[in-house]
Amino acid sequence: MKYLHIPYYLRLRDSLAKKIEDGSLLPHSKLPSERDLKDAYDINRVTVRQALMQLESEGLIYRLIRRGWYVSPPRLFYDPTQSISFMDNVRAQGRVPETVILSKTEMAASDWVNRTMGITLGDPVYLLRRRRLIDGRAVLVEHINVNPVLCPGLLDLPLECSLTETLKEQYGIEISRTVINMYPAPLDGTQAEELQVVAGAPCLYLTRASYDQHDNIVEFDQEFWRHDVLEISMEVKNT
Amino acid sequence: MKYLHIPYYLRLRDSLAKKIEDGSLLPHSKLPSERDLKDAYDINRVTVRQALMQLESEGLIYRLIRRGWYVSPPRLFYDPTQSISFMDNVRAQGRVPETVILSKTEMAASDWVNRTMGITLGDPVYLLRRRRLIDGRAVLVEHINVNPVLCPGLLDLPLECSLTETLKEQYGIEISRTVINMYPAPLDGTQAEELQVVAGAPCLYLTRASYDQHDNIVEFDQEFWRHDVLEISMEVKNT
DNA sequence: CATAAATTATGGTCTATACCAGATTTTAAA
DNA sequence: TTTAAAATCTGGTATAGACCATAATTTATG
Repeated sequence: MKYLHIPYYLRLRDSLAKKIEDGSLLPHSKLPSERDLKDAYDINRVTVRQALMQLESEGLIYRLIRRGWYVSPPRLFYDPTQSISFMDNVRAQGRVPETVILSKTEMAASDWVNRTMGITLGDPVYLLRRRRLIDGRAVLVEHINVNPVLCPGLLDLPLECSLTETLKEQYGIEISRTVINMYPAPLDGTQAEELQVVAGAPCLYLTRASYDQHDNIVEFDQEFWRHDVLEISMEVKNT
Repeated sequence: MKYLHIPYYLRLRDSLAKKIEDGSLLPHSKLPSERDLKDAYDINRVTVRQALMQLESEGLIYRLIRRGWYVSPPRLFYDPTQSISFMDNVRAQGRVPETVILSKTEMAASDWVNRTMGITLGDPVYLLRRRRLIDGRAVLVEHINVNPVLCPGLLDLPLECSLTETLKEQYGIEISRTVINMYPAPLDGTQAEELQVVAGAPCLYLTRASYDQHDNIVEFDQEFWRHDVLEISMEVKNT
């Protein structure tokens, strides 16, 4: 029978996780400061940080830079096989969505855009960057590349809402299929700042290529989700 | 113009990431020891560990407990909307799969099994636990719960292969639909050990409920994937 | 030569401390 | 009372070092 020593940092992790689980620490509530935890548990602050970072990596808590640690809200269900918009999906789950336009520009297609969307190198491409919030908390930064040939003047339209709807109503474009890829990746400086997290923080990186009824690639999205936000959920029928 | 100081740990991260990217550090190759890196870069070992853990969280490297740090292989594409088996999927991507049966038992249905699969509390349920490896590296631990009423004697059959195939060939069971959920979670002691990672290490936790042609729930899988293994990929057609 | 014991290597955990940069609160001045 | 300045708080980064437990290598013994 092996002697089972539980590291202090995992004990603190467990202790805090229990409070979160039993509801004594509610979503978005602030945790005691690192120094307070250090005193309360009589362990070193580095050990406290280890526990906090463990909980963070599990998605149970999140940090605001130099402003404390907070309990994460429940994950948002997201079904990639359904075409519900961010706004509608969030609302359907009793949460409050919000969208902030970070920038909208017409740029010259880079090598990457060329390879990804087939737009001729140097030709114009629209880049829309948005931040999405749930209950006031930034959870997603989107980089949306759109082919202007298929929807000229798009950037002059209101862009806080569902782009899919806009493409349909204003341009008669129906998205017939999408190709989605996702994996965990780090946030670089810019997106990290826009999500108010530390550079290098983990995100769920999701790309979505959207094709119209003629199988033209209309839109290529890069989505940088905070890693603690989503629970992917889907039903697959075998035919 | 703000002065941009890059933390030492991120500099080391970047330096190592570059070597991985440009191919001078190949998949599964061993990195220099922490103490060697400390000396080579003239920084503290804790700072080295911070860099290594950053790379680990990004999925670029993995650790073997007390045996060093290694470069991660490329991610495996996994399409949850297709019903290809682990073995076939891995092979199709030029990798070598392997399966190890950890245990197979007939147990009494717990509260959780009752809620999840509708099996009466205390009634028998098969639990099959397997470890899956890619190129000799453990990447997944599966807990597969199966309803014995629908496939009596299953545990006496060879279980290294695709369970879906076995259910079909031996019992005439066709999986008509599956419900899949996935989110990042920590590995607890047992699964961590079975994957040879530290307790609390992040995994992609995936559940799959499989229903037969009569909409009976036949099987409920819990899958604990190392977090650095998969790239989820899918094509969705809008009908 | 094979096996066992001893030594070294390696990552894992923990303490102590210091300094930094930005956020927040308190205090002082207008 | 409001605004600005100073002090404090908070997480972020880094050093130094110690000890631990297990894995790997080397040495000693039969």
